[in-house]
Amino acid sequence: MGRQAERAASELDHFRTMLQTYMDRKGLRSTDQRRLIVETFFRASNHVSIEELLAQVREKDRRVGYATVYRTLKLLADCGVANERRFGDGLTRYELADDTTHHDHLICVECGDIVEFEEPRIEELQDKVARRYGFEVRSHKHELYGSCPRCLGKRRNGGGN
Amino acid sequence: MGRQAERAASELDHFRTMLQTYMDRKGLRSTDQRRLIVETFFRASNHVSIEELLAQVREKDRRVGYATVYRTLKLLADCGVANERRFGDGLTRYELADDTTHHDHLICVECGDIVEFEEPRIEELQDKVARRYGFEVRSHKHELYGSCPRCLGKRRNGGGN
DNA sequence: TTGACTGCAAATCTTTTGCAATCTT
DNA sequence: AAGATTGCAAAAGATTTGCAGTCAA
Repeated sequence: MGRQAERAASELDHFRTMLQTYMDRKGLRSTDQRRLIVETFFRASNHVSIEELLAQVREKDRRVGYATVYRTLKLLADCGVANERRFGDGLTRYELADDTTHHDHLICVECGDIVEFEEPRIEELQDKVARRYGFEVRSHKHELYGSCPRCLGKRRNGGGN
Repeated sequence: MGRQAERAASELDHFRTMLQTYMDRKGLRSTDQRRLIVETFFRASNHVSIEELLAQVREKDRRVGYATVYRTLKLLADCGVANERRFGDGLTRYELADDTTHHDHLICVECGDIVEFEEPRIEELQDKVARRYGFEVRSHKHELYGSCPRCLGKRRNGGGN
């Protein structure tokens, strides 16, 4: 079920307000599909792909189209509720744009599991590096690819390879 | 012309040997196109895209096909001579797999410039994080997105927006 | 001669877009 | 009623693949 399922309602309300404000300002409309997709996204595990989200959405309403999910997630990204992420498997994934926790990712190349981590000291060094090169950093991506403990364990016990 | 142009011949020879060994082992063949593409890649600026490389290759031989460049770069990646990298602009770029210098990237979101940086202390912290989560890290990606000094300067002097 | 390699075009795969019909406001 | 939204299908953009002809070993 992932971390997003555990988020406090108040936190989600903050995102709902952000979205609402943005839609009001732009004169956008609230439709059944949009509400369903957004709420499904809030309940989904973190780092959902469009495919995964569409599947979950269709459990509630089989008629929702691919493009609508794409457009709605773009909307969420535009208004700052979601972040697009690409982890090199050719798919775009989305996560809640939780600015309060700056996290990065550990990705298991065997089972595809994604774990988040935080390390403020890395962020500090990062800023120093940027300053050293005269860059003004807006965002960053820090991903560690390897094998998770579970897959390492399986390999040691189970198969010989 | 980028860093690759400045590399010592001996260093490139190392890569040529790696490739040769791999091809021998797999029974692969050395063709005009392959040699041309590989040598062009060695001379190209770092982080070339397929398109860019193909253009440079076609300056020497107009008949080389798209697919051959793709296949040859995949080959270079397979034998460990090149690394694939995706910086989020939808294109796959390739760089020499120089293990001796662990570098990461600063990417200007305005002009697309890519600068490499090294920061051993970040690498250390990274390893600690991985250990903390029981991961065995095989590779990583650390990218800082923002504005380069040149674009920052332009904005201050030139246009107001 | 064998079978790897090439160039082309067609196929994939993910994401985007045009459009007529349908909803929001 | 105006115009935003939807679902579909078609388009787009990057990469991969099938195939017949070509070439390396």
